[in-house]
Amino acid sequence: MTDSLDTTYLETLLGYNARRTALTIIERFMERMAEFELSPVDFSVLSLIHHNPGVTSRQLCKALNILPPNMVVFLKAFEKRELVQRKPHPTDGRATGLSLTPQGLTLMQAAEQRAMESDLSVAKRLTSAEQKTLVRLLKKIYA
Amino acid sequence: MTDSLDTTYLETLLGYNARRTALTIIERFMERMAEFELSPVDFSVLSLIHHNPGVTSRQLCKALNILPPNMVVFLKAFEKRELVQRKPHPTDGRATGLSLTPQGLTLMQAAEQRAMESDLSVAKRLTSAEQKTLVRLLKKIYA
DNA sequence: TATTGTTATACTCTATAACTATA
DNA sequence: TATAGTTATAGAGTATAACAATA
Repeated sequence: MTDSLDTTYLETLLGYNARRTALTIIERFMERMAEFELSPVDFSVLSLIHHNPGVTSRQLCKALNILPPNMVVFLKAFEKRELVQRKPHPTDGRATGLSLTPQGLTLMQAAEQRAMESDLSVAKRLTSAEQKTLVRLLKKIYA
Repeated sequence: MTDSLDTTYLETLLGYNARRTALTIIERFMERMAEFELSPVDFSVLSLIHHNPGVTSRQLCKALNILPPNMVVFLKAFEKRELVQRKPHPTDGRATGLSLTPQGLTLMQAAEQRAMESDLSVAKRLTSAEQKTLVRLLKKIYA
């Protein structure tokens, strides 16, 4: 039985190529990030907290397209791991400001370094110029 | 409360950009394909059957990175909708050859046309040359 | 009246174990 | 023994409804 299928039509579609690429990159990312026990979404949330200390849960939801009830679960897990701490919001009594704990900061500094290495590894068949072009074209679609 | 977060770090990452792009494209695809009641995965499976009549379930699984137990569910639904038919495999008694029914063929001809329109719509801010470049660079990563 | 954060829950997608029949 | 297809089920990920506290 031959295993080679004709996939030429699917390969002309932007969505097919974008999804396969995203899945490939995410797979590599998860392998390299396993040591830190961070999923891609975990990493995104913690990275935004890292670079936006005092951010609220609702802001994270909007930026990452995550629904509030699901964000609660992530934040609870981060608190339990002592990566994130909550402080009362200075002006809004309903909200809480989120920031990394010292352990969280240490972890994220290492994780962000690892994320960049993962990018380099996955895109090593692209020249530096091609990588820049790729990111520019991707942003033109979703941003 | 300001809603604008600093996402500059995340936006340097290939995985973040690829995932956001894939989600954007898939969202548009689902809107435009709703009339046919086809999810992106439904479409991929049916399109491969369309262009590879006689293909087996296992071949589809390998080509699309879908696990066999999950493929069973898809194929059952397609049979119930009378889009796909099974025939005994000519040489392997364990396998079954899959092909589109006449209704399935009619549906997929329209759906593939619609998929190309969805691509044009989602990538309309890219020149034709940029689209080709984008697909070429994406393939370099996952293929 | 609207918004933040939360609980409980449902639904979809994906993954694992184990079976049958054929090779 | 290995593979194709299948069943049942478990686990993520994502979705909706409804609530208390605050704006």
